[in-house]
Amino acid sequence: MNLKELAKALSLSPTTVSRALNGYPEVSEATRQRVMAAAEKMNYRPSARARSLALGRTMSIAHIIPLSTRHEMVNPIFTDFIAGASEVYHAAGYSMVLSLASPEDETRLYRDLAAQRSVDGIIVHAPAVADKRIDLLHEIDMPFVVHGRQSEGDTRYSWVDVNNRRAFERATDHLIDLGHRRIGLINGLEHMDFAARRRQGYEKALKGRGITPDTALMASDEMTEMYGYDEARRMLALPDPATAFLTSSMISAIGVRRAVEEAGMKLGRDVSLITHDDDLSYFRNDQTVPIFTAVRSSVREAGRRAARMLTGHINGDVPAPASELLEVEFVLGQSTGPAPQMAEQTL
Amino acid sequence: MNLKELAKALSLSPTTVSRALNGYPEVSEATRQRVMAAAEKMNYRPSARARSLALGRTMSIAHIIPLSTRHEMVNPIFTDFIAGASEVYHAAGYSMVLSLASPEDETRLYRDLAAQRSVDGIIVHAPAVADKRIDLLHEIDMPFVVHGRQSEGDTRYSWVDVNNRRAFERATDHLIDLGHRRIGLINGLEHMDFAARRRQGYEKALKGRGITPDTALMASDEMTEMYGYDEARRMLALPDPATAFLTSSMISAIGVRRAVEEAGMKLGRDVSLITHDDDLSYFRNDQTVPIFTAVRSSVREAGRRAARMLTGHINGDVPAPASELLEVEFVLGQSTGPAPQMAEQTL
DNA sequence: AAAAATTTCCAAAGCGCTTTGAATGGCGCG
DNA sequence: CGCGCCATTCAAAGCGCTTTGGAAATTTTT
Repeated sequence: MNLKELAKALSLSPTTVSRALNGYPEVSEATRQRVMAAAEKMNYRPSARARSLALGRTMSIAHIIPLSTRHEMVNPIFTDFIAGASEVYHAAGYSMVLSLASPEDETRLYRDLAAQRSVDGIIVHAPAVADKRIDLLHEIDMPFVVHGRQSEGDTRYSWVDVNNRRAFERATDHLIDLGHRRIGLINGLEHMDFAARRRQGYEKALKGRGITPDTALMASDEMTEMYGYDEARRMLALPDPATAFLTSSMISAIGVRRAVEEAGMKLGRDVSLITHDDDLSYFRNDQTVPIFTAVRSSVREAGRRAARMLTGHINGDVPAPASELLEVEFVLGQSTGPAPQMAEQTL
Repeated sequence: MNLKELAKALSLSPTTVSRALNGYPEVSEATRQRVMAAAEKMNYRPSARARSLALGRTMSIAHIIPLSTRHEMVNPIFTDFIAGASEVYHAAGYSMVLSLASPEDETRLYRDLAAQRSVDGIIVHAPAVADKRIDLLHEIDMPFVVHGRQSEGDTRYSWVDVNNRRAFERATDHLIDLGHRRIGLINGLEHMDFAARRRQGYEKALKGRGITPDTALMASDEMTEMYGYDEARRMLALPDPATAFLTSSMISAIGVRRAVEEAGMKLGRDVSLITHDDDLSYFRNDQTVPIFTAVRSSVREAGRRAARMLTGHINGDVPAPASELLEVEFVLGQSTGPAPQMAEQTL
């Protein structure tokens, strides 16, 4: 069933039918009703391809999510981010096209999308500290919004980000307040901007309280459970061991907990832990007393906001370089407590 | 830059340029080279929309992932499934469009996709025991592959699935062999086909060894960490408590571990646990001695296979109702051990 | 009742590609 | 030298929609 057939069935011209369906005023209310009814009954939907060819817009948005180089991993936060974005697209009539790209063919992919004009806009995920994609996207003149920021280079682009530096500064401060001096940072890959900023916040807080950052207490890698476990084990076995940890994801935090318990200790009593919590649907950390003390920010909400910003750019409602900085919520849970106050020394 | 402009720049007709680019034989090798070079230099890519309008194929495939009704969750296994599928699409020149749909608007969404012809095929995720989408897809005559199966209704459709029943039967058998009699099943939502089959396997194994299934030892819900924790706690507090658990996901397994350790016991010594392991990239369970004893099947591989099957259907290489049943790998880890042999009674 | 102004509808062009059917040129052959 | 035969190239139609510029029908004005 296409426009022409529908028009014929109604003894009208395609022009009139098209206008009736798209709400133009040049068509009488009576025929509009007639057309709408027939379209509904005959289950007619305009062909998306033809429509977008005629209109010059595709009503679709690309999400390009980078595959982590080493292990071809894809971060589970994307599901929630995408779920949030999807709500907005759905409401606004957009559809979402997803590409996973390894760093090698990323550039090519962006150029293809631009040249083919197969999407109206792009959401950029997981920016590096200095991300070449941002310049590229400006060059190819495609509306885009970055989930995160870059610290170096161009600043004239749109982004939605969490205040990562502030979040980790607060978390570190809190641990210091509790008396901890040996605080391990189990961070994400630090060429990624979010991880670099978290590290900065961590170091700033330490220095602000007269503690010299110790490289033995800092780790940076893909945020898996095993990584959290391995690093926690290592830092607990140090001559001057860690008494507290900061992790960049709940998943690594779970690994830390495993290491702590395997060592016969208890989280919140013997060892403290604060994690960044993206509020993922399968990992809710929101019991009456949350499992982990955390700095929390909903990645799903970030998805919603990024999508709103981008659709706003596309239809001209939101002027081009916009930004939103989300502050984290500090959540006091069961995984923190006062540092084991010189326990050994008093013995 | 479009075809016409490129043709003009080359002093050729659009026809010839199109043929040169698409490898037709009616164009001399010399001009083909010339065209290709120019296209490359001028960064020309054919417009996907125009192309698909002319060809009647969109070169894109929809993944419709259901939002869990109650909590709007999206299962993290999708990231890995999609990563697998994406590899195949990428190689075959397809792109992937993603829709998250709540059960209410799912039917509408499928009909829209079909009527608009905006995709060439569909991957159906998370089928229910009797899934209305399968009949619907037959009705609208759209190539599709189901990730999973339905137990009731039509059987003439293509699917890729894990042998869930066999997997849980084996896992249960193993626990019984270790002397466990009180085995808790912490399952997914049992209106989902995969969960229903796992339960069947579990019950079959129990009955095969003369153990009557006890409803107090069975739970069915969204497979979150908290759910695993809550149910394990409950089952451990029973008058005749569970000594072993089966979980349908690593995430719930982590919750079980938390409950066990909080109760002052140790996994693999006091309480046993076997989990289904989808081999998610952020939750690798593959140390020299895996954390959890598990029945493992890579969901990423399932994604690859489903994608291959569907693209095969679309281009006619693979005849229509095809299927692949993947067997799980049994992985012996640290979370299982002999049942605490009548420990209390010998006291 | 004729002229003017609206309302309502339509034919045709165009979006950028592919593809059918026809035309052009170069070649060997008798 | 003129014929037919390939090898190349092209003009034009079509994919299904929107939209411009009119035309026809209806209503309002004088």
